[in-house]
Amino acid sequence: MELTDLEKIRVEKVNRLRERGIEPYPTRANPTHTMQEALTLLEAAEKAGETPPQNVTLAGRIRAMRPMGKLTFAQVEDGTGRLQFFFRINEVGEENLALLSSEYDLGDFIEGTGNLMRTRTGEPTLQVLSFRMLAKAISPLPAAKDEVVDGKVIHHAGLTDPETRYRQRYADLVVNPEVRKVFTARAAVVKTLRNFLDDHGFVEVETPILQPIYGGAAARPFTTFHNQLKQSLYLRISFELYLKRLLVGMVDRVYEIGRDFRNEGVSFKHNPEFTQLEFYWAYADYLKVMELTEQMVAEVCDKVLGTRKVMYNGQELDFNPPWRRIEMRQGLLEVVGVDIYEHPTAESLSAALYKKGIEHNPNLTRGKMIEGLTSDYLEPSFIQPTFMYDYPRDISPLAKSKPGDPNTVERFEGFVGGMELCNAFTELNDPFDQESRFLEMGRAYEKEDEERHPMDEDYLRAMAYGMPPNGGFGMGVDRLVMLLTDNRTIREVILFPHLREREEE
RNA sequence: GGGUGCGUAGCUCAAUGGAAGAGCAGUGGCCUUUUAAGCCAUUGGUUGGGAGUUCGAGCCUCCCCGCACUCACCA
Repeated sequence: MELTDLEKIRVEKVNRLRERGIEPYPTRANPTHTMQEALTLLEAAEKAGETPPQNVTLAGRIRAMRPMGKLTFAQVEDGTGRLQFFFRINEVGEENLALLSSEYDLGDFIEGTGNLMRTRTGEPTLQVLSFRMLAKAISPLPAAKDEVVDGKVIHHAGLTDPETRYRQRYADLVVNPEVRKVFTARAAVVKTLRNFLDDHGFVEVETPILQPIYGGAAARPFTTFHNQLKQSLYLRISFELYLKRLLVGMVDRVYEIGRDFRNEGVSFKHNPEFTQLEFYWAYADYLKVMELTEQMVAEVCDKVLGTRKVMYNGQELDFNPPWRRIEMRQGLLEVVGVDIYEHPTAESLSAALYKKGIEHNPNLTRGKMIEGLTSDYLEPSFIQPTFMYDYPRDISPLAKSKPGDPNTVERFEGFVGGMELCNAFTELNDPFDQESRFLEMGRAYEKEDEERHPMDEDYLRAMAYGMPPNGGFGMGVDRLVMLLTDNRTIREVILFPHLREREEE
């Protein structure tokens, strides 16, 4: 470990403590209360007109120190909050006060025993009778104070450089308390999703992350290798094909919350690994799934934020059901002026687009072309929660066709803040239709294109046993957390986002 | 992968091609109720790395590394 000058000074303090027989990293801490508990006790005692709690022991990290000669104030913080410690020469003695000033630094963990009180200014305070080091911090926390320039106060956050914040998330969490709030909100989101689905009779399962055949989405996978079995394996790109096997096995309502891995570009809304929620619901269809989605997201808003009106990127989002619903065909007709149903082939659609002067890649399939149109002309305008429904068949190989319309499938995607949040369909359960969809996909992609949907024979075998009609759903949990915490980049809601490896000296 | 921008002390930021600075943190003092405490003094730099142009480079040129934004890609 390479030490800076500031760190060398702190190592010296460790050595001096040990020379005095004081262990700077004792094995145990013995707090009697958390900071929050202590504050609550103090307030309760005051309300009841009783003496505040005496002889309590509190532990935490020193975040501020104000030495004033024969007394010192410190702000000490644990995960529940901060409380002021008050060291006075009268109680702790001259020697200990000198020890505090010479060997204790910002960032150190300290334990203090004493009496709860309030100072003259009303600050809740532990009047310390005795204290000890719990853990010496060697590296100074990246905390900065504010600067006064030409009479103006310039506020500096403790740590703002995004690279350092993500690479040293531990330091970010210490000095930027709002970051901790994002991740407690994230935990509440996941918990609420679980509770909601549990309450609706869904069973949570865990399916393979290492898969011999990847599928369920169009994405390039990460590849790995099992040494003893001498077998190539892929990190899953979705849970879909395994969860639907469970419908065959009579698990009628099933869900999984876990990590997907996609070997693709990173962006403000893409991380190579991300948290996905998928559920499958026997005897339901995409309309029922739409309704359940609205209820589920509203419940998350209620439980996590206490409101369904959420500020995101300067705009108020209203998550009250029902969401806006737009048929893809109608949406494109209004904005692009082309009725996709009148153009059942890529050639015909391309010609119509040229006629309208709409830029597009004519070499794509019909579905891919339409997809390009929706992402360019429709999605960015879906700020309020919006379902777009009824998608082209050739980009939806696992979705069931609309009755009487083989070119269109019963599928919807939910958009919020101009960003895709979820994707769902009435699931295809006809094994022969499914087989031909896999074959179609195989033809649509080049052999070496890893997005090519590989044929999954076992999935077809499962379906051949009979799969109940069902509706399925997938949602990017990270994106939901972005929306609810007003973050415009996915890195802010992932504790340790992927960054390029950096050469260490 | 392409384009644009950024990288200076532990943190946040200054510095016409001409002596590398400030605030906070740190260190040494003063200070018995502070609240971003205050006052006095003071340490700290391979200006991301390398090469070049120049009498002289933090600043200009080239290469490399990393990050940000953006485009492409992306069920």
